[in-house]
Amino acid sequence: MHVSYTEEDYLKVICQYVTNGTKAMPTNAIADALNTSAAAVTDMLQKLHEKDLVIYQKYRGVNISEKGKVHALQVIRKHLLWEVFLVEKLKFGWDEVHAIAEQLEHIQSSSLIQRLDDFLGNPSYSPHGKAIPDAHGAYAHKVKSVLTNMETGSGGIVLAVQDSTPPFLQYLSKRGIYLGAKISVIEKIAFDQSMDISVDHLPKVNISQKVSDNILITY
Amino acid sequence: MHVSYTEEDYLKVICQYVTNGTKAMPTNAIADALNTSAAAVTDMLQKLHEKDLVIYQKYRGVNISEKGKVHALQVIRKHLLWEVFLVEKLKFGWDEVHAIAEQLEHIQSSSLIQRLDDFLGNPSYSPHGKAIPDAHGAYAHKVKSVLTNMETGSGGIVLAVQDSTPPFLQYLSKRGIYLGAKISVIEKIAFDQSMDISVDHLPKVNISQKVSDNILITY
DNA sequence: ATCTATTTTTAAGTAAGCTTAAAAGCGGTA
DNA sequence: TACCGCTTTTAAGCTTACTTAAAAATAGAT
Repeated sequence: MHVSYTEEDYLKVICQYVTNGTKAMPTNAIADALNTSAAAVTDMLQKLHEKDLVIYQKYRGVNISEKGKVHALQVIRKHLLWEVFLVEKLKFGWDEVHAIAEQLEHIQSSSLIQRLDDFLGNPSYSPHGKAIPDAHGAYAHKVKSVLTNMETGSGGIVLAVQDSTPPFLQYLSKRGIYLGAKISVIEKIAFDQSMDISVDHLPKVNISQKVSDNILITY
Repeated sequence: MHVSYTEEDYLKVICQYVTNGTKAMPTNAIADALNTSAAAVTDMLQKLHEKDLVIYQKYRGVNISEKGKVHALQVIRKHLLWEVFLVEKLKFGWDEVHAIAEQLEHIQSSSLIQRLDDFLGNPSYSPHGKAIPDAHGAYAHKVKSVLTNMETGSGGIVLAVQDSTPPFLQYLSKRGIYLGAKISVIEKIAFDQSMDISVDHLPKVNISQKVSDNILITY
């Protein structure tokens, strides 16, 4: 099935939005991200839903489907690999490459991207420090530790959760914790094993051991 | 003024056709080259003529304008530089790169193409042996010799003519000789200084010294 | 010089993706 | 629970580039 240049842009922003949290992406957020009108977004979401690339219900925002995620991650992979090429090989500044990579990410050729990946030494991170998904959409993230075991003052990125039931995810969301969030351990409270942490430099929150046991941190 | 991806494709095939000879390009030839209908071509030619990118008269075929040529040569330059990149750096076979370069040639960023050119060592020829125009649309061709002075059995490419009056150009055209044509010297006839040559492996033709004096050959 | 086959253009209609304006739905407040 | 403001969807219409079918122009043969 063919996915157009424009459809790829929609999939990319939706994928990035919904994997940083559990909420569906609102129509207006897409319109803002793509500099287009809400009406155009609604049209496109209906089309993408027909193609099973997103999960969309009227007035309920949109989520990426498994099929859409596979496609979006490949576009993101291409974008980031081209950024590495532009910075490492062509000596662009890291701040100049985004607009060019926006174009290059739509070039269609799986052998091209394979060879480019090898040419660049199979990098795991872009010049901006973003993790690059591999050819199967997986990230090379290594687990540093369970949040519970981290020391006061140390920090890291939320890689995954071990409990992915909706109540837990909703709890995390309420606390501002999402995949990719930056967490630092402010204080570990001995008497109940809870900890105070800060998320993205926001005011500190307290989480119980039951919660921290289920959060995996990476570098 | 913006030139779309599709318009660039039209300019490219028209430029390549009309610089290999003096004839205007017929509508059907474009339709064949771009796998589209003659009606679509007519539409587009009228639009490109409005933009002064081509010179078009109904039923008379089309020629590239100076403005169109400048643009087309940059697209061709980008195509050929990307081909060099794909073969030299990514180790593609020379026969695999055309389709990918067709996409890459439309990426818009002058600094990208400058840096790519430098990264590749400012090549003058593509992996297929085609000359690459420089940033100003000029070719790095060096004159090998005047056709008259070439030896029996040797060959080369028509680079330029020293007499560019219409009667001479029409004569060349009638003999199948055009810029870029491959010529080999079959026999030099001593008594009148004429020579038998073959053009693109077609049956030999005889040309007088007055003619061969005006044809410049390159490698 | 005319006729015919081919090429080219016009005309009408399609699809993707966009626009603006109006209608409809949603959620928070009273 | 009814209202109000904001978000979202529908509706109508635009542009680009395409299609097919029919009309017009050209070029070559008689």
